[in-house]
Amino acid sequence: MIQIRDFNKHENENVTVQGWVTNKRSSKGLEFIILRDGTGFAQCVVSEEVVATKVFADAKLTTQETSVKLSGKIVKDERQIGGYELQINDIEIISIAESYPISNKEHGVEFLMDKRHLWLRSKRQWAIMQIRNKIIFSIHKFFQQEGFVQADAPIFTGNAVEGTTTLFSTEFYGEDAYLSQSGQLYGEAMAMALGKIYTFGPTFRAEKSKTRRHLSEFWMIEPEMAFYDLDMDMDLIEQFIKFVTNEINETCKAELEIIERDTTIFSKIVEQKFPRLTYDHAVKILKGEEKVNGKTTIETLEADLAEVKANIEALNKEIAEKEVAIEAGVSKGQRNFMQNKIDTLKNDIKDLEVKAKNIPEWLQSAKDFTYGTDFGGSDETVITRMFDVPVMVYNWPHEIKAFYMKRDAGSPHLAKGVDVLAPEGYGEIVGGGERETDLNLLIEKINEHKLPMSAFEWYLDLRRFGSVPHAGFGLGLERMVAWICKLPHIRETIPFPRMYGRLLP
RNA sequence: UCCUCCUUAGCUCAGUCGGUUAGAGCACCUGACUGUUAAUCAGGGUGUCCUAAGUUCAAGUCUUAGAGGAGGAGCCA
Repeated sequence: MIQIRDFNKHENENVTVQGWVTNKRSSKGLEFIILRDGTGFAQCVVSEEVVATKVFADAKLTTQETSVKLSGKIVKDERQIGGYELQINDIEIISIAESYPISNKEHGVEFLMDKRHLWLRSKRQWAIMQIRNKIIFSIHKFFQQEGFVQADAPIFTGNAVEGTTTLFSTEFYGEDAYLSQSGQLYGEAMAMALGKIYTFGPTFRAEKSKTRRHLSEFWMIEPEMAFYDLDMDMDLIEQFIKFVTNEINETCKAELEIIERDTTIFSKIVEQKFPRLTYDHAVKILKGEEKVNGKTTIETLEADLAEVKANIEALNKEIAEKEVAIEAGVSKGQRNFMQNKIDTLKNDIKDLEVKAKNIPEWLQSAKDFTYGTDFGGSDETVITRMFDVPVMVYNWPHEIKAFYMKRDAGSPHLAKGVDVLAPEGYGEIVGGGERETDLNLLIEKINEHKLPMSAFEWYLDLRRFGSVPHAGFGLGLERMVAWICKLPHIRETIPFPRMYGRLLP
């Protein structure tokens, strides 16, 4: 028994594979079965001339998602996705599938989410899960190579890190408890014991967010390093993102091709230095007061808008031409094809029109930006639009950052935090910074944030007993997957997403 | 919590100014074709128009309320 992944090692050999029929095409005397086995997809051909009558009849019986065991010879064929196909001489049906709900055609989001347990079988979802796995693996690889120890934070916690409103509350042997929204504080404790650590675990946020960027349950990686300052932290983040991007680019070529990811950006990320902007600097760029590569945000976005409008016009023209052609009379097949194409173009226009409507709003919001506040989603899009690679924004007004962020000794109104904004409109994928070491400042901050001091006594101990400079960051795994795969929505980055209104399947 | 949009066949959607019997593609079935890549071609029928109330001679279409969904704001990774 071999796997589709290993077809290239068995050219011209007779082998047996088992899997599921994911699609089937037929022609006189020929059946083309596209088989999937979890490791890949391969075309398997049954020829009536070659096989026993029973074998050909069985091949005809198979339906989409029928499980089968196939025997035959592996033959090189450049036209196939993996480069090989199986010429079948025997078939054993394991279980005939009843009418399968997910066809090879278009489906809506709600339908597919309700069928998520089956949707995962489709090629695109398979590729995304393979990439997710490789991302997880390369994250571990990077930190382990760099001498980090994986050390996990608890999931049940007795206190909120940054206020209680966003947590899922539960009960722990009669006491009020919450599901962890971050392992940050525990990470600091573990770094004081082990030097350099990283946590890798689930995180829970109870915000009723319904957006393409939010999950209620997601996986977060939080490294924490003793004797690190903000600059060292930023160096590490950049090195880390470059490493993971490069690993995926090199080891997931087939998967990236299936999801049609434009990979030219990956080499730029590996080669170019990530811009590091202070918050003040980022605000100037955002408001169009400073040029990047000779252009302001205003000029760039106005050019984008003109391009979008030109695209809409071009698509409308294409639709009109096709409609004229249909009026004039064409064969039924051509008419269907054109009608389908028109529908696709109309959807494209809808997307572009949303964009055309958004751009002026983004510009206005950028111009009106108030210094001292946090960037909104559109502000992040505008800033990252100016660069090809992730952008690091550091030295934030301390009021908008968490209580544990270190104040800048030179400019006390600033906190030494850093946000990494991914390009292509994906926004914040990493948030981190250097941690406050001054015991009195921390106490002051905990009071300011109205957090219960008793719950933080253990945390303050870290400053009482051999306090050292330290820093770390948090990476949202699903946001990383979404960006690497350039997915329109975070719900496709995790096998069974949990979000507001979605608890099943 | 707030704003905008959506709900019509198994799926994706169209349905004009409120007007006759509710439309298409796909899926499915039958047939044709010896190499298909979402194969193609011919034929075959499918409806609680989300629910309730209202306006009207007449409601898929208009009004109100409700349910479900999508996108966004806030918040964040």
